[in-house]
Amino acid sequence: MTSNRLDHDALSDALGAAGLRSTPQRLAVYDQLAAMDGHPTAEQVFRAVRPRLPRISLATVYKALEALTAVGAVDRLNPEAAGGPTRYDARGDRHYHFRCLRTGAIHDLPTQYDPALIERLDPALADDLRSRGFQVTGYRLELLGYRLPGREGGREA
Amino acid sequence: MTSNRLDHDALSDALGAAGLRSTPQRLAVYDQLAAMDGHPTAEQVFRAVRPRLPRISLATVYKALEALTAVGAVDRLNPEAAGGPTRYDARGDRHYHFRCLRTGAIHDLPTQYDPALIERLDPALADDLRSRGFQVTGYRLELLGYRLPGREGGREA
DNA sequence: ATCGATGCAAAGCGTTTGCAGGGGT
DNA sequence: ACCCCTGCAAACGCTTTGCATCGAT
Repeated sequence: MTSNRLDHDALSDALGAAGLRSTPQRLAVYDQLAAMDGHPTAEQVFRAVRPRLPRISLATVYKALEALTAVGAVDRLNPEAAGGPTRYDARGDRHYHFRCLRTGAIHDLPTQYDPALIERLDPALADDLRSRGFQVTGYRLELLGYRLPGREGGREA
Repeated sequence: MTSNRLDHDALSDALGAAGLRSTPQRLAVYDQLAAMDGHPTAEQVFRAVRPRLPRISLATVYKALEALTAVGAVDRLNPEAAGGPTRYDARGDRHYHFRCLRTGAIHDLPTQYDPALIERLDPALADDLRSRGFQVTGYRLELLGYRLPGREGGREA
């Protein structure tokens, strides 16, 4: 799940192209997120980078995650419950998620993102959307259900 | 978008079956939500029901929405941005959503929910999930993009 | 009489913001 | 010299919770 991980040069370029600066904090936050299993919260990333950057603040982590999200290096996963913390994903490749309705854990699914999904799914819908002025740039697919107990060995969110 | 709207008897039954009580507040919140265009926030539902139930509190609206969600009469839509308010959907039929990345508005898409979507999309994935102990009970598909300006006539969220 | 639901107020939590100081270009 | 970024603290917005009261069984 950490394939396509960006190196510092690529990340700096991406930030620069968006008018944002490459800083040690942003690089560290990205590295940390990419190195962590599952989909940590901002707080978890904060605690994990602290050993390396003892003076970093939680606000900076939030701002870094925002910048990284803005340049597409990081993906933001909606909280499953209102009030729950947002989870972040250092996405190399796009993929689907499975959300366990019992534990809230989010699992990556080894699936390719399909740019033509809407066409395949419902060609009439795709036409209808175009004619109604909707320009579709992507989608989010999340499978919901339950992971059977006794096999929690996977990477939890 | 208000097809399959539940009547009070059906709703009372559903609540009762879950060990929850049918109350005027819950019925009113449901009716109000089902009558509103788009996907209002808890606050918007609160303001809309107030004329009918002047003494209702925002907390009760939240609790009612939670109860209605628990019995499947209402669907909760994740906030697009962290910190943004959750939006609610009195779902009769399941459908997809289109989320405008510029305005955050959520539009209903006139599409049938396809219980066999995963099979159609990727049979190998479906097998893989089963073998790994994931029991899929549903999914959430959200199209992302931009609605071209000048045609905001639809029901906004 | 019991037990969940209501309504009010207050707390809680994740996130954002204001602002002074700092550092790279 | 400029401007963005950092870090701290305080503020913010949405949601939940504590608790006394209410109402239906």
